[in-house]
Amino acid sequence: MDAILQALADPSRRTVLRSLRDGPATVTELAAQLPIARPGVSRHLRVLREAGLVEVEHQAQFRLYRLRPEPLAELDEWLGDYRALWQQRFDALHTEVARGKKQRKGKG
Amino acid sequence: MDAILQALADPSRRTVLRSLRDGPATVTELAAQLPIARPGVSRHLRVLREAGLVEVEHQAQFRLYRLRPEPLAELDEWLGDYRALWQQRFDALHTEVARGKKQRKGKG
DNA sequence: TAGTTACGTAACAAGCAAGGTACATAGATC
DNA sequence: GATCTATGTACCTTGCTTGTTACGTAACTA
Repeated sequence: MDAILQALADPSRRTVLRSLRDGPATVTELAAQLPIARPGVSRHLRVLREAGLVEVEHQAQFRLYRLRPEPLAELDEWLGDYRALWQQRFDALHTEVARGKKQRKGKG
Repeated sequence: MDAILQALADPSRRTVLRSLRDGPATVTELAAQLPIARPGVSRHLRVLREAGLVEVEHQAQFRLYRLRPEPLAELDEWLGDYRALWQQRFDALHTEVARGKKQRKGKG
């Protein structure tokens, strides 16, 4: 949980994640979309990998980085502990639907 | 969005938020639950306040800090762009529901 | 008014994070 | 084997973050 939020706290890393939503990409491709040099992107990708948010596939001398959404589900679960608090303020009916979802996940 | 994730990245601040789920609290009360001194907690609360995650009520010489869940709803929306990705892996039917919500919110 | 309580902020030290440059490594190509 | 491409890492610098202590301020109490 700590590693996930730590990884998401950096805007460059969030940009990387958003790019990877469109599909896997190499470091060079990702660096082209950021205002920082490749070594910096490599570093960001390491943080993302250690947080489990991306995975690497070795393709010849390339590294294909792919999004791994599972940790975000963990963050979603964490958020769930607070979700009722803001949903109370917006839409009571909506809250019922959300609680149905929560029960299926069996959050503790 | 940046301020929210920045605020949540620190474990001490997440502890503060969790404490505030049980109801409003003073700085001294919050500091008692953390391994850091009151001035540090004051600083953390400032970050949380600037991110909109807490609000203060002046009660005599006390400051009553209260949780403000709205920014977490914003984070939830951000997560929504990724939610379909992990739900695909869990439950295809569920994904349909999520996409319905996304369309209604019209996130770009 | 003097003293106490609760709190914020200023000033300072220590640590970490993020960026860049230089370099090492692995695979493809010739 | 030499060279080019793609990438990771080491090293250095810089700036923010976090924590502490010292101090200033506002409100209650006597």
